[in-house]
Formats: sequence, C-alpha cells, structure tokens
Amino acid sequence: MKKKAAAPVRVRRSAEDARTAILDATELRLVESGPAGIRLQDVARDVGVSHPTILHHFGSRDRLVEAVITRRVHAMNHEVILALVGSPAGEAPAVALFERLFAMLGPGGHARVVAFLALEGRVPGAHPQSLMPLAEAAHVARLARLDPKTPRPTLEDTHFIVLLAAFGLFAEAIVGPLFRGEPEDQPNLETSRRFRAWFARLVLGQLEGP
Amino acid sequence: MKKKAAAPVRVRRSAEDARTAILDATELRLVESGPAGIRLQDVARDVGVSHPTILHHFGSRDRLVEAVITRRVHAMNHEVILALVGSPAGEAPAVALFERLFAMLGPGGHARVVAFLALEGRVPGAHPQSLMPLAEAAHVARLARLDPKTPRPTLEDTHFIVLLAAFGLFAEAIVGPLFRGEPEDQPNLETSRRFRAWFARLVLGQLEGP
DNA sequence: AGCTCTATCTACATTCTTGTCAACAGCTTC
DNA sequence: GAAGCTGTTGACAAGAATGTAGATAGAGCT
Repeated sequence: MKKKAAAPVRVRRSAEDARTAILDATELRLVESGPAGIRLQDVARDVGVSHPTILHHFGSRDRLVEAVITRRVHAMNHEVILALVGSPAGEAPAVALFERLFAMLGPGGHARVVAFLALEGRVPGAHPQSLMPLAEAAHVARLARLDPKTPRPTLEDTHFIVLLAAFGLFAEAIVGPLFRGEPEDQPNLETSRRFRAWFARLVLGQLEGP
Repeated sequence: MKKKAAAPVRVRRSAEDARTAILDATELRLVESGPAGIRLQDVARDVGVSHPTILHHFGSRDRLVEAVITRRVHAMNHEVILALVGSPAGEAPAVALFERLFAMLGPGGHARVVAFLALEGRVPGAHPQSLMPLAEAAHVARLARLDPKTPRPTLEDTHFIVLLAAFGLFAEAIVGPLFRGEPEDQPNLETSRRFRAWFARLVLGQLEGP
C-alpha cells in the first residue's frame, strides 16, 4: 500500500512568534530591495509558510511593509542613540564612534533603508529623523569645552557639522565604493576605513576650532 | 450612415524620434521611481502610444531600462565636467560651483538616479563613476597653489576631500530635508542654501589648508 | 496610382502578485 | 476525548505587467 503522500507536517507557532519570524524575513528583503521590492511570496518562501499566512497576520502587504519599516526605524534610532551616549570625548574615541556608527549604517544596512525611504518619499510623520535635537546637545557640549576667549559658534554652525557627519557616513555607506571606483562585490575596506578616520578627525576639528 | 467610429488618427514618427520620445518619458520615471519602478504601460501612456510600440523599438523592457540609464549617466557626466572646467578659483566661485553642482544633483535628479543605481547594485562596467581622475586633477592644482614652505599634502588627502565634497552634495540632495526634519513637500530652501555655502567654504578651506 | 517598408495598433497569451475563502489541524480547555 | 479557537493551507479570483502575432496604415519611392 502506498504511503499517504508525505504527511504535510504543519508547524503552528504562537501568533507573536509567527509575526516576528515574518518580520525578520521581511526585513532582509527591505534592506536588500527596499519597501517597493518586498514580495509576499518571497517572504513566505523564506519563512517557510504559505503567503496567505502572512496576510492572516498582517492583513495586507501594505500593513506588513508599514510594520517592518516601523520596527526597523525604531531599532535604528535606538542603536544610534546607544552609540552616541556611550562615547566619551577625545580624538581616538571619536574615530571609534565613527567606526561604530558606520558599522551600523553600512554593513548593518541602516543607510540603505534610510535611502530607500527617502527616495520613495516615505517619511512617516512618526519618524522625522531630524538631527536637530542631536545638534542642540552637541552644541551645549561644544560651548562648554571651548576656550571662553574665542568667539561663540552659532547653533547653526554646530547643526551643520552634525549634518555633515551624518551626510558623510550615509553617503560613504551608499556610494563610497562607487565613487572610489571599487567593484561592488569587493570594496576596498582599508581605503574606506582610512577615509572614515580622516573624516572623523575633520569633524572633530570643526567642533573644536572656532 | 454611421461614422467610422472615431478615426484612429495614427501619428507615425521616424524611428529615431520615437525612440527619443520614449526615452524622454522613461527618464522621468527613472528619476521618480528608479529602474525597478519603470513600467512599460506607464511610459506608453505618457508618450501617447501603445506599449507594444515601445517593445518594437527597444526589444524588451530590460533593454529600454539599459538605454535610458546609459543616456542619463552620459548626460550627467557631461554636465558635471562642464561645470567643473568652467569654474575659476576663489571662494565666491567655489560657492557658485557648489550651487551649480547641487542644482544638477538635487532638483535635476542626478543624485536620485545615482542612489537608485547604487542601491540596486547596477554599476555598468562602462560607468564606474570613480572620482579618482578628478582628485588627481584637483591635486595638481592644489599643489601648485600651496605655499612651497608648507608640507605637501598627499594625493589621498586630496582624494578624500573630493570624496567628501561629492558625499556632501549627494547626501544633501537625497536626505537633506529628511535629516533637517523638514517636510518633504516643502523643504527649507534657505537652510539648504546656507548649508551648501558653509560646506563649500569648508571644502575650500581643506584644500587651502595644510 | 501602386508598391514597399515599417511604425503602430488591437487582441491575446503568460506569468506574477495580491487578496479571498473554505477547509484543515495543532493547542488549550472543559 | 470532545469542543472551540485560531494558525495554516491549497485553490481560486482579479488585476497588472511583459511579451507575441497578425493586421493596419502612414510615408517615401517608382
């Protein structure tokens, strides 16, 4: 007698576990292809479920995309803040901080996600990503460390320096290898590292200078 | 007697005119949504033809995308080079040069195209976009204008400054409003302009300094 | 005018993607 | 162990997107 055609062993997770597994798989697609590149069937295959299961847990593709973006942006903000508050002053720590930030933005994929969101014009009101609060904090610290005899820099000056730091790390992650003429599949990690160190010292010099 | 159901006035262009019209419409979609967002039906509607006409002229969607990217990248390189060679030395011209470059990258959409290409990993071997030749030219000019008594900067230092300039303009165009917390639909043009001027002077200062 | 070339169109085929639905099957509870 | 809840699934529907095929119709040429 024939076997009953490979019993379809159905795994049944808790709703929360299923949602988490689906979000994890979706996040990979988000980093790789952006929100517009997410396909329910692909995600389903990655997780090992059928695509209606995803719809059951998230209602629609749009809501899934919204959920994964929200989770990712929250995680990114959290990691960036952690790195910033955990960094002491000084040149060597500044270089180390830039390394840490870059590791998150580049290899970690945060910069890609930000770029996709910016290009698609998806800026949920909930996540403005403004750097002004960071600039204000940096400005206070900057004034406190400056020689009282030197002229006081404006808040806008500090804001611009913070913006520049963010721009540099962001662009290095997205177009660094491209602008350096390195093949995408094997970028020159050493040149990239030296640029980041050079850049960190430049930014620090701007903050310490007049 | 009935009319013959609205005579389908068929416009017939030369093959070259048709290709150009199709590429023009495709280019708008490229800037707006990136290569992955180009739809034959949308382009056809924009041009006012049926989508098989596009396939007749370009063979396939892939070849259309390839053609529009090639044309756009060539145009971009051409414009950038024109702007660079037409710029004299000095602080005011440097600020003006940055304005001109930004006008092409931001409102002109070049930065968006570059970002899409970088994110999708489409870097045709034909267009490596390396800034090294530019850095070498800048290095020669830099050495010629430096005080002979000061230590000679390395080529890598000049390369990094050129990279930083490109990174700043690129990122300002892509994520400037986002990182400044401005609504996408009405960015603060004045703040953006001041940042670019501040940034141009910073870059110039790096080239002139030691 | 008649002929040829080919740009263009309508209609259709195929594949992909999201979404719906009814049924199935683990877990928990009684 | 029976019942209920719900996570899960296959089958199907509907629409969109690319690509194909044959017919049609401008434009140039003789």
